[in-house]
Amino acid sequence: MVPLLLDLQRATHVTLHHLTTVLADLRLSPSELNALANLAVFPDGAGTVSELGAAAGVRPTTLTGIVDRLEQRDLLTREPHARDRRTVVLRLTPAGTTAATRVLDAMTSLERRALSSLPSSAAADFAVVLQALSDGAA
Amino acid sequence: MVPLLLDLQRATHVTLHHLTTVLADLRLSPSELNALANLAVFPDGAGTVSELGAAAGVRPTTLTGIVDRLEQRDLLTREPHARDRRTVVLRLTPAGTTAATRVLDAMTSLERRALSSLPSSAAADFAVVLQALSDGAA
DNA sequence: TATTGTTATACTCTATAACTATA
DNA sequence: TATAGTTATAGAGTATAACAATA
Repeated sequence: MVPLLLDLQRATHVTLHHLTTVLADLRLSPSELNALANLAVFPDGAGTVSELGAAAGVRPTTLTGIVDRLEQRDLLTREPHARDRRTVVLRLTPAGTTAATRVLDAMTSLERRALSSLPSSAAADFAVVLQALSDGAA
Repeated sequence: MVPLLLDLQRATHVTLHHLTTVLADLRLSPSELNALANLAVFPDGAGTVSELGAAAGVRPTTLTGIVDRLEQRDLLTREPHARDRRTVVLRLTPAGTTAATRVLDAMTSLERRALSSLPSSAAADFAVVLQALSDGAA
């Protein structure tokens, strides 16, 4: 019996490789794609480093380098937070929004293709199990 | 609407971090845990580099370093293949089998906990979607 | 000619611990 | 004292291209 977590890890590797191939012209690493896409689903395409870390499952120390590169390429900006000066707000630039939209489109395109032959409830059920696994590991 | 792939990536990060924490005394990286566990579910705890790469969703070039370390720590051996001398057979040692068993146990333990409040069909349905996503990305 | 696995190189990801600034 | 984020360091993961051995 193969643990689900091994299937989970394989699926993550394979789908990330697919995305970087499809979006090769963006010249973004898997983690950079992930950060852009996560930021894009935040209200106004903006959120704090902590929030992005929680969404991506990545520690702030890892995000610093990723954010550095995205900032250098003008895909996002670092802004001061209105009420807490310790906090950094990351915000997609127009160019970042354009890139992130392509990432999200590539993701949903792959998902639609994969789910096309499955019951319409599959996606929601799948998300529930993912959440349960994340919660169980917390 | 958040793409499933973002949830997938977060769940992978979070569960891998959980496993490395729970199994900290093994002193194994996430990819080493993954390789050991995948090898453990092969017949006789043995398979070729290509087979392990296919199971883990990792390229042979990446496996070389991982296998090097596991071999140095006597958790697996590299053997010649009986009929194809280009091929390398990886085989868990007794110590590797012991470690891999702990990895598999930690994985199934987390899965049971996560799935305990969900319908009994959830695990199988989940695996089907993971497979569909992997196939769709191939 | 094609395939299996390794090597070389360069870059990215990650954990840990220490640090700054702010709360 | 605690928290948000960064820096420093060292090790691990990854892609690409080139390579040796074998098929």
